[in-house]
Amino acid sequence: MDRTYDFVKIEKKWQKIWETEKTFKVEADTSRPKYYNLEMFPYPSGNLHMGHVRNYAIGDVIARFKSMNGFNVLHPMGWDSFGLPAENAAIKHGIPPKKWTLDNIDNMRSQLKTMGISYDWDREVATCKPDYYKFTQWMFLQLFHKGLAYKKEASVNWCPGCQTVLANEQVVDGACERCDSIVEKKKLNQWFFRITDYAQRLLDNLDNPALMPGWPEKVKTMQRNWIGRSEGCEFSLEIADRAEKITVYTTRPDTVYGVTYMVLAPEHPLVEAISQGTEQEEAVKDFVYRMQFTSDIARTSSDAEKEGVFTGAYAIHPLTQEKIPIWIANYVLLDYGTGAIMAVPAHDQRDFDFAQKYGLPIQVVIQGENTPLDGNTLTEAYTGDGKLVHSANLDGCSVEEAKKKVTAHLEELGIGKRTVNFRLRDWLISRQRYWGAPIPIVYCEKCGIVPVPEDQLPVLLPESVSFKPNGESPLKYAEEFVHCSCPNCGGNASRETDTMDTFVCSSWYYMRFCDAHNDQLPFDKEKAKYWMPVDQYTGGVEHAILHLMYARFFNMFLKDMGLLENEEPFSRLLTQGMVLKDGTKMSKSLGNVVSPEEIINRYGADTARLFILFAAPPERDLEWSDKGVEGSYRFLNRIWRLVGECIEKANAGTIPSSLNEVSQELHRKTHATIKKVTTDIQDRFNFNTAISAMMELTNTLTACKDHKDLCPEVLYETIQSLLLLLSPVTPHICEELWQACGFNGKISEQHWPVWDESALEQAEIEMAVQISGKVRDHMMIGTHLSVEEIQAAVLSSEKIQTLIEGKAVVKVVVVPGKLVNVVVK
RNA sequence: GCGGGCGUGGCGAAAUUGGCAGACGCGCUAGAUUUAGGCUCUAGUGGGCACCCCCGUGCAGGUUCAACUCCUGUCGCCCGCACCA
Repeated sequence: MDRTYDFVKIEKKWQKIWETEKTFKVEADTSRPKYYNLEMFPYPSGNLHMGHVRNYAIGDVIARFKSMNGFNVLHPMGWDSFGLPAENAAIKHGIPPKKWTLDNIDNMRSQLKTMGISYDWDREVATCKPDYYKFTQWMFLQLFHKGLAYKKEASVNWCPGCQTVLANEQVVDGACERCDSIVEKKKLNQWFFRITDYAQRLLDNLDNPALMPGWPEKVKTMQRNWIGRSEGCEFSLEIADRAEKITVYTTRPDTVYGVTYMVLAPEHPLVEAISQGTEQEEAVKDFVYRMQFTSDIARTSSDAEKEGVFTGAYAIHPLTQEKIPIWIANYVLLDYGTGAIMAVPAHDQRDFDFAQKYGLPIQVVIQGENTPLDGNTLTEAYTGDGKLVHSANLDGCSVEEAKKKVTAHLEELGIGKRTVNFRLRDWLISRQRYWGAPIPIVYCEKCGIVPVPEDQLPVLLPESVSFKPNGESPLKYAEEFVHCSCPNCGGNASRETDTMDTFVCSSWYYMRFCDAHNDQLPFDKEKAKYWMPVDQYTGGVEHAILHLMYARFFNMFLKDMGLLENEEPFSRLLTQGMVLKDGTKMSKSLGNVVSPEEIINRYGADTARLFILFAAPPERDLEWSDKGVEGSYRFLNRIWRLVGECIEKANAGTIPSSLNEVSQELHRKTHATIKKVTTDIQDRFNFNTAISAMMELTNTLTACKDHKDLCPEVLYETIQSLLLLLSPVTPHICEELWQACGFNGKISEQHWPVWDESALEQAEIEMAVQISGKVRDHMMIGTHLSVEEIQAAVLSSEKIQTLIEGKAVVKVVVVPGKLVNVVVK
């Protein structure tokens, strides 16, 4: 065996062996339990960053651990390879998006391979390749046929930087999540997926422990908030001297007697009609016009000043028949609820602010327990519980009672009904971009919107296109792409030139891995039945809403189609923390980026993996430390030397039943370590404490390795166990040492070690002795002793006798194996 | 404003069911080896103190024989959502 740890040679050697022997290739095998372990696939930006290294190191430990524990592990990798950066490269540097993307994939694949991750590379997919996007288009068609993909004219988010529309989820603080341009509103005819049909199911499953047992509460909460379910009541009001009616939505029907005005969104279709001919007509027009040019952030941020204008029209209160003025205001949104509200300033802060500003009356209808409220002196809306007042026959009711009674009454009158509202909107999937999967739709002069027949898929992206410097999609100008014949009538037709949001592509890739080369179907039903759902999914929390909700929607839809049996795609989710340097996220602009390539070249992949897993638990942010990396490198060097020194003295064979003290201690420590590492990885994913336990075992081994009485069989057992335990974390060095020790086969194909509970038993154990809760002594106590015997042993000890002299023993608490507390007075 | 999370040495962290706070690592100190440096090895390392001992998990209380852990209040930081009626 080499004296020095030559990681370059070792890592290359084993990466080649794993590749040529296809060590990690798997097939569905119903006779074996499966484990589908997946890490979020990367966008091929060109280079691996530390976040990737962390993500894939975590995933690889889980995959290797499960594999050694007898599972048939599916661990695939692919590329989320459509998207705007490729197109920007084309505009800026004239490199075709396809070439740019595939080159990046090649580079990142080879970088990934230097990490030594246990992927089944035969299942690799890239979403930008026709054999993949053919089925992304197929998915679109299925949704279309079920009425879940539809086109509508809508006011949508337009990013002037990216020259495309965006989904609601891609707008962050009124700006494009990708390029930070301020998002504008545009009325466009766009394709949507009807994800709102699944809102209730997406919500309910979050609380079903059988479906999503291993999801962090944080992510589930974020999804709940995004779906935003609220229960309330919808009812209509007549407009004085007009035929039209206004429908409002409220979650507080109990406060209906407190309504003092109404508000419509400025874009509400009734605004123009009801203000026409009134003296307010001009003011309304001005306000509506101004709102058109007010950006969404300005309008919807909570610190925005509320403003509005009276329409000149009145509604009739359905219960009191009073006339109530109708206003329009910036704080009411057209696309939530009905775009119109009943305003109850006494019990809603927004209405209160507005009423104060415009001098509208405030009528209290809920009285809290203590101080009587008065609309004239109120300083903020009262939103608490209480009894109804000033509400006709409802007076004295509780809020809950009143909600039910009012809703029932409005239902009886035939003007209202109980309703549920969601904040979730349908998913806008059209993108006016080139580098994406074309939407498989044709517009025919005679037949209208015609889906491309399945047997004509894929609709290929044309490659010879020219990119416009203004960022407009070149697809619109690709004549040979746009012009086509109608699949229905054969007449003149043109293709849809929008492509799909890349989140569509990534919503089903985990299914494709089950059967990556199927050219007839996205995947074989039986294969998916075996592999799905993903047992463990690991990735960044930035996907908590977008990707993870879209993917859940796709999975449900495919289940409803009968292609899948699992209701949810991901049973367990691990959201790993960020990798920081100097307390902040690594970024080029800050110049604090540490390149994985450099670290791997300098210390090897095993060191990089070890450090990143040891430095922090996976969910937490990790502070990068160059010194810490060196520490990890030192540890591997130590293991290398230690195994080299010890293996000569070690001997295979049965461990004698009676062992001398030093051998007994090492034997016990070895089994305690197996137990600790196994439970830390299996139950908690706490790789950091698992690694620290292995370091402790290494320390123990170092201390006793040269002892003349050390039993060679115990030494053998320790070395073998240590290598097995360490192998998921640092696979290369462990393979090499395993082979150098002359052990059988490859370490990646061995069984995980099992601890022997009886080896953990000790004749006596050190217990802490407390006097009134303060530790005063430590005593070796036989583990076979009863509570009474322990108590007697402690009280008769000389030291304790001296310490409690002159005091009365009130009580003695014995926690076997841990401590004894003598309470004195 | 609402929701989720966090707060422990000089630093990254550990303490899994209420049971010895600081495992493991980094850094630091001293020593051994070495011509020297590096590597490696040994010992030490929360604060105060010569010692006994005292103090110590953001802060203030509480429950308990015993609290980083449970309860009440409070401060600070991070993340998500945010005029959603």
